[in-house]
Amino acid sequence: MEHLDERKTKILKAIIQTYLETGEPVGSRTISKYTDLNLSSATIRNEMSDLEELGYIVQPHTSAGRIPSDKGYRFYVDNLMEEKDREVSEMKDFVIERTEKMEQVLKQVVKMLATNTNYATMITAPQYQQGKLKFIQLSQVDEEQLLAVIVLEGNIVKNKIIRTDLNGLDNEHILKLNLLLNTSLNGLALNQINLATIAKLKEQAGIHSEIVSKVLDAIAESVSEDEDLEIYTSGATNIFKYPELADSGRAQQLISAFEEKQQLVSLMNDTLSDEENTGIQVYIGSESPVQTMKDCSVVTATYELGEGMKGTIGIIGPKRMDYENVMDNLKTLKNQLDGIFKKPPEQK
Amino acid sequence: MEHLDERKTKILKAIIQTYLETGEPVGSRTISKYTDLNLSSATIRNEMSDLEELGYIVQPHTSAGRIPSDKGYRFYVDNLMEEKDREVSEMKDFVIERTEKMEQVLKQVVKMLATNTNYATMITAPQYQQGKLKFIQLSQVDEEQLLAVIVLEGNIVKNKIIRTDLNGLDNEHILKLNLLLNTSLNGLALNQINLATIAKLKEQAGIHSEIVSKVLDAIAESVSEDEDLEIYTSGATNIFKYPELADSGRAQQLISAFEEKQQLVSLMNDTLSDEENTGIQVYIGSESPVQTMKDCSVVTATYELGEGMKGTIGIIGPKRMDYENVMDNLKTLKNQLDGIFKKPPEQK
DNA sequence: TATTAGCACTCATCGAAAAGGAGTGCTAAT
DNA sequence: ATTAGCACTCCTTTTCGATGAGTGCTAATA
Repeated sequence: MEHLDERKTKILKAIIQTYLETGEPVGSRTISKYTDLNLSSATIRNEMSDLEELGYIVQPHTSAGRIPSDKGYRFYVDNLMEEKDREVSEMKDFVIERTEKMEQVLKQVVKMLATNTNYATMITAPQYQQGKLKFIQLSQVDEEQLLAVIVLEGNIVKNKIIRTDLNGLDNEHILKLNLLLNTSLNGLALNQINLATIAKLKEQAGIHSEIVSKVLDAIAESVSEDEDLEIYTSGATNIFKYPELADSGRAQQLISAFEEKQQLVSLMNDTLSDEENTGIQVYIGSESPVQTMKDCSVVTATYELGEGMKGTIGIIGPKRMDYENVMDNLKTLKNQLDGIFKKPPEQK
Repeated sequence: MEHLDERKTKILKAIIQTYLETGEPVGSRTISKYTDLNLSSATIRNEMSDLEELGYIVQPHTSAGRIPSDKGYRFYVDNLMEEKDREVSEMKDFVIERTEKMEQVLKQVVKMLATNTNYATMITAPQYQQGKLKFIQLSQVDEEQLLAVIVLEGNIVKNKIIRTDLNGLDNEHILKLNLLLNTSLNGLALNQINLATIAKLKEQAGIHSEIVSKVLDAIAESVSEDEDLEIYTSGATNIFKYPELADSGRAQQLISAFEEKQQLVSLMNDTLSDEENTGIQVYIGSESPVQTMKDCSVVTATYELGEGMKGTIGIIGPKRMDYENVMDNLKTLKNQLDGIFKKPPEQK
């Protein structure tokens, strides 16, 4: 990448910042007054011409001001953005009420984030695959149905009805089975349950090995079944606030994407696999892995609920989004989430 | 209400039907050709003038055709609409996959309905208050937490973590508690659990009455907590298909309403309380209890999952929606839902 | 008396033309 | 190297007339 001299950098920064605020092409005269460079608009014009040639800014049409290109935004995010040393107090709105249902927490979080940022937000439930089993319980619900309750680390509770022939299975047997399941599986992560474990388990179960098998299936299923869909969104209608996204064609596509959620999932998965140092990623315009978001920017962060149970938070807004604020919010939130499920919440 | 002579009725019907199809104001000449009345456009014009005076149709502006007023639509829905004797086979798309998780079924249902009708749809989970308890189970998850699992009729499973001091509560006690809870409460509807029951229960629990109390709280809470929010929607973006709703102001409001869901809840509650003979209600325009829907029509139906557990299905579309098709769909769906959870689904 | 042909009138919509204005690029002067 | 000056571009807004669908009314007709 070409090196920009100091003056060009300053001008570029001024252009982008102004554009972030106004959303309108910014002209040379504006910059001439805005910066402390004390240069005439003519000089700025020359520099802008250069910057355009270098690909950092674009002219929507001949006689308009300039707007940042994706490359320009990228440069801004990577090099120009000021790390705001925000007061922690600024995050006061993030008072997450302590609830034991994770689902509730996630819903609250996206909602807050959407309110705070004025963008569309989403969050995925953590991947359970690496979550450790804490407790399993089978119980007989009626003549032909068993209920399997599975509790993972972080008090994530899943349950599944198992239909099976219960002949010859009395309470005592069930108690034994429960004991067996718990002693064998507790503390294991879901993806640690391998064939060896299963075989051993079945052996010990003796005549009830069939049921054990069904239970294991149930565990696998209940945990994976809607993994793809467990994504919560909020503030989708915020996109109407940004004219460049609000024209009905684009808006419709975006809102649809939010409703369907399928695309969001792939977006999120991308983030999870592609992790980086800070854990915060910024996709600007065409950088986004999802076609629908070509005109937006997407900022994502992963959070971790104990060992290996990772989820993703995402924010979708116009390319001229307030990256600083957004990344700041995400950072704080990430920390809060990392903590929230870990420590037992006695101290209320 | 004034009585319309046959000719006026025919003309009104023709106007409405044409408008339902085209969505554009319909003029006298169109009707003159459309109907088998063999009247000139001039005559139609006179009749239309009368119909307007009676309030059944409206002129968007002086030199335009007529469109139905809310009163007109109402008359159409009440008196003019033809009961299509639909083939059952037409409902082939409503193949609801048998799943034991109610949530999944509801999601599938709204989605299908949205696809089938091309309108925005919603469905509420049934009211649990009248659902009968089928099974309760307490289990100790770790040193200081109990897990209460509650199964209602129809295999609706709820659970709740209870934090409490577990000193002096060993496995045996828990077993006893479970037995006690089940014998006392099973078969009762949630709103049948009254003070007497509770008092008796506590007495029997002896020193553990405090825990019983917490359990009961947990039941109440887990059942009511998100009752208000358990509403599933689909096809919100369908509203973009109807120009009269798609202009960004209205669209935004509607989409927001769908995202927030709060308004939908009140809409649904309205239906539940206000029930009628057929169980299908039509709100046309300003008839809607929700301000946001003033420009739409809302059709709702209640379904019942066993005794007293009622939920609501709703469809939201433009006032010129295909009422026949919609009501037909709802009727079929209602029946299917009424049946689906009742019979044990062994026969797969 | 009910229907219809004829006609003037209204008004939304569309397109072309004109005005306005923001901003550029270039040239020549500093 | 910087800047003042100016012609030029092109988007946006406004204006204006043409178009056409549709009405309401009147007078003629069956």
